[in-house]
Amino acid sequence: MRVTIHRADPRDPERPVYVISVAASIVSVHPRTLRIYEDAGLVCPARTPTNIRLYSETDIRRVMWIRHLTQNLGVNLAGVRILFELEERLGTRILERLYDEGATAARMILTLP
Amino acid sequence: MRVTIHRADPRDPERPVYVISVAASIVSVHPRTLRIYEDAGLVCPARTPTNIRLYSETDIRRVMWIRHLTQNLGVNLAGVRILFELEERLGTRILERLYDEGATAARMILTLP
DNA sequence: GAACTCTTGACAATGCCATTGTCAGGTTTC
DNA sequence: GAAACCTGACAATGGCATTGTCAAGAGTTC
Repeated sequence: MRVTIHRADPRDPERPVYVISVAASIVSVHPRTLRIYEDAGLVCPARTPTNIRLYSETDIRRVMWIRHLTQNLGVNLAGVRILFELEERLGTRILERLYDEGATAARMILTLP
Repeated sequence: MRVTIHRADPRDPERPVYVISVAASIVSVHPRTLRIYEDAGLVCPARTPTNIRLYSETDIRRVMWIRHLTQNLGVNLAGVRILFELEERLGTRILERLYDEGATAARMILTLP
């Protein structure tokens, strides 16, 4: 069996490391919610050969974006999907522009030096 | 009193012509809904000197976009707002890219030669 | 092997949102 | 003066987001 191996950099943000319960606690969300995001095609955590979800740092940040868009800006999951697709299609960091509007509270939380 | 006058081209798409009941019937929506869109800052119809809403062709198309996004793609008003702001900020026809995904029915309705 | 956590699938409660609809009191238009 | 507009309020409907739980099975750890 062929499995993607991340041997080089232990801090590779793409490296799948967090099991669902850990990922959920990191982003302060119910595990159920993470599964819903996955069913909606918004996050695609890796799986162990035995089918257990493993979230990478990138996955975590993606979930944080979903939380920001839904909780702070009031966008629903359909809207998040569109924004993600748009960002991918344009190849631009569209979402970062959203920080320039309104969400001061979220900015304090998410924008780190 | 100073009022914007559209004397030259009677078919200027920016020209405010439709009263709310007419605009509502054009886009098959309750007048109440149009007022809600306006309160949400999604459409800004002109007003007569006596405060009566007048929708232009551009306003109508904007409302059609809102309907497409909400009814066909399931985006809520907060999501529509973000998309509009993004489009304005990027100066690109972002929304047209959304046509390349899924919404065949809406394409038949909205895409005219 | 016992205890724990994960898997999927289902069901439910909660609260919020979008839309339509109506009513009241007042103004504009014809 | 009748009809359509204005604002503001209130309500009913259905749908979505989130949390939560339960069941039956599989993986992990000691």
